Amino acid sequence: MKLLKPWWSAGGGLLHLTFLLSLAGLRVDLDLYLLLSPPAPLRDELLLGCPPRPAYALSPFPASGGWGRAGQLHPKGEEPDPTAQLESHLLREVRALGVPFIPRTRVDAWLVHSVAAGDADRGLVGASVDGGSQTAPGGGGDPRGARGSPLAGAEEEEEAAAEPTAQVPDAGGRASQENEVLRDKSEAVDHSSQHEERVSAQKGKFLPQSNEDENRIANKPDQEAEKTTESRNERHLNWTDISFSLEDFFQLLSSQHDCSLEGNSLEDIPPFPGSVNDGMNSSAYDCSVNLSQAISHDVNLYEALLLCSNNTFRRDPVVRTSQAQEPFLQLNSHTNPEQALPETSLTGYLPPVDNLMRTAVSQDLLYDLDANILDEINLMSLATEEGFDPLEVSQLFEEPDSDSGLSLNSSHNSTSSTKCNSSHYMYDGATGHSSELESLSRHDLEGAVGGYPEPSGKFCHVDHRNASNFQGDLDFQHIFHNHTYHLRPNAPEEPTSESFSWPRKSQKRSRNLDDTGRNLSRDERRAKALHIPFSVDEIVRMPVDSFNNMLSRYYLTDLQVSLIRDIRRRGKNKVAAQNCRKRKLDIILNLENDICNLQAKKETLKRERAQCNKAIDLMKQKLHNLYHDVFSQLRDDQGRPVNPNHYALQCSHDGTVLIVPKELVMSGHKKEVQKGKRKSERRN
DNA sequence: CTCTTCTGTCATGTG
DNA sequence: CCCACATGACAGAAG
Repeated sequence: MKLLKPWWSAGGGLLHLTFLLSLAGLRVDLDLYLLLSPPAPLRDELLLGCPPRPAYALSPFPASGGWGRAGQLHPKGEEPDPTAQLESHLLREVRALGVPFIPRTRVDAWLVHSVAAGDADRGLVGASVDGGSQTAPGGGGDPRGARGSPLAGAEEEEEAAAEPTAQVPDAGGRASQENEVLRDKSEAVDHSSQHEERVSAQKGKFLPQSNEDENRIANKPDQEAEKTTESRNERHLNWTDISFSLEDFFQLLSSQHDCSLEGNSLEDIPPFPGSVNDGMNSSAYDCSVNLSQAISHDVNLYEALLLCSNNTFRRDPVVRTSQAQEPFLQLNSHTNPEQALPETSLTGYLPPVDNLMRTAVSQDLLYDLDANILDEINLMSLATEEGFDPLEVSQLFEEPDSDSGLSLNSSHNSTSSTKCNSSHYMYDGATGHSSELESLSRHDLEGAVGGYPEPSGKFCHVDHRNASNFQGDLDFQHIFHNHTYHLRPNAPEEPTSESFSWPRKSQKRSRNLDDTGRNLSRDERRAKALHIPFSVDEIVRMPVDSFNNMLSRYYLTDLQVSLIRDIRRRGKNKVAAQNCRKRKLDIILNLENDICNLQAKKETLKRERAQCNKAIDLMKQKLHNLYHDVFSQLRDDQGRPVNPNHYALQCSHDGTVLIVPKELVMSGHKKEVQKGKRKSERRN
């Protein structure tokens, strides 16, 4: 039964197999309704073989390992292997029956359409029955549509654009759950063409070389792709589809055969599901993709349980009802919202054998996940539910400028599974200074992560939200595929787990750039990581009233509120510090200018003083000369020269000049001085 | 490697 | 008491 695990986990693979076994003559309990005469398409296909199909050269499995299709010519001249022989045998059995298979029940319809969708995923026109969409009562509309949170950023919009049109799970949820795989595959081609273009542009080398149909569809405009989907839906249940399904059964069996031959146990299957729209040939990856999705599905069921009581930041009650689905939506971009259905609702509509198988396999899978892992999932879900991007945050907190002082290299060198540990050290690294938020982050997040040393690598994919957002996703996918599967010959050298190198400093720095190429500040990166729906600039510059109004208007978590307040405080203080420094600088500059001005003024005054002194000296000299000239020409009554030491010249008020003896001049001067003193005394 | 400068941040004071 | 702002002090990055 281990063989069946992946197939059951693939969301109905057991049905494939049981139907296949029924074709091989084994008893199964499926509702198979046989008609008397086979339609021509099926007969032709069975007799003439399948139309040419891509060689799936990109298949991680050897092309000779059974991935060739029943009735298909081996394009490279490879000899049919035992699987092909089995296929031939089954073909003969079907021919012996000579009757077509008509789906009459929902299981059969799903069976046909899931397989047809698998073909559609490979670019072939196939049926796309949508059991989930056919019966969608009480779904309350698009659960994604309810996510009208303002916190949903552009990334979410991108996600929404890349995700298939959400279909409301029916009450039973059987078809919806079982259709997840096929819908992922088929609708990814239709609705995610944009994303696929993006991804394929980056990793075009991973696209199947010969899968022209898929490439063509992936490159179609959305309208054209949707048109294809419509036509596909219209043609569901036609006979050609059934032929495809038969064909696909052979392929599935052969691929399963290869899976077992490859020794790919459940644990060996890459936990990172190659997103069905990631450019990988989903057909060629049926085994891995489906199994991975199955793992994701189980994980998300757990998350749904773990998160059912968690509160988030959306106030809309309608939205809150879908909160349990939200983490799932964000955690797995490759899955559909319907996958978040409660397990009970899914199993309730399954046949008993399916229930048993499902339970067994789910337990097998889940028992591999120890409690720590589940705790981590819960943590990641908590973070993701709040729009938390783990990869983004891990980048953020890996940064060398992080206050945590954690070394990126030290973290990365610790173990090869550090990709998963990112969820650990990123929170640890989130702690910067001793701000409230950071201490809170450290406490909460570390506590949530727990101290277990090595989170299981199986859950790396839980960190994956949107492959379109992060090239690293592609790298991860490469890793997990390549170390498991054979490399395609002549394929470009792809990074392996050994050759993988963590983003260099420059690369990480480039990720810190915003849309305009500006380097994001730490707060900006933190706000982005927590998906705070406001820019740092807004938070800082917003008036107090608006700020408080904003905090009350939006349903924000404590972490977000704390971060917003810290951002505002730091931003305000930063501006204040800048203003303060600018002011201080201005003051210093002004003082320096004052000093210069005063020094210049002082020099001017000095020069003026010197000039005045010179003038005074000149005047004194002139007066002295004049004095001597006058006395040299004066004569007393006897005609003798007047001695200037004994006499002085005194000017009277009327302009006359008198020659007065110096004694009189001195006494008169004293009297005038005394008079002046008296006058001043009287005034006082 | 050391020093200086710039910048962000915190703690504290002030209005 | 709360808040915004100012400012000294400190640490880290960068030249």
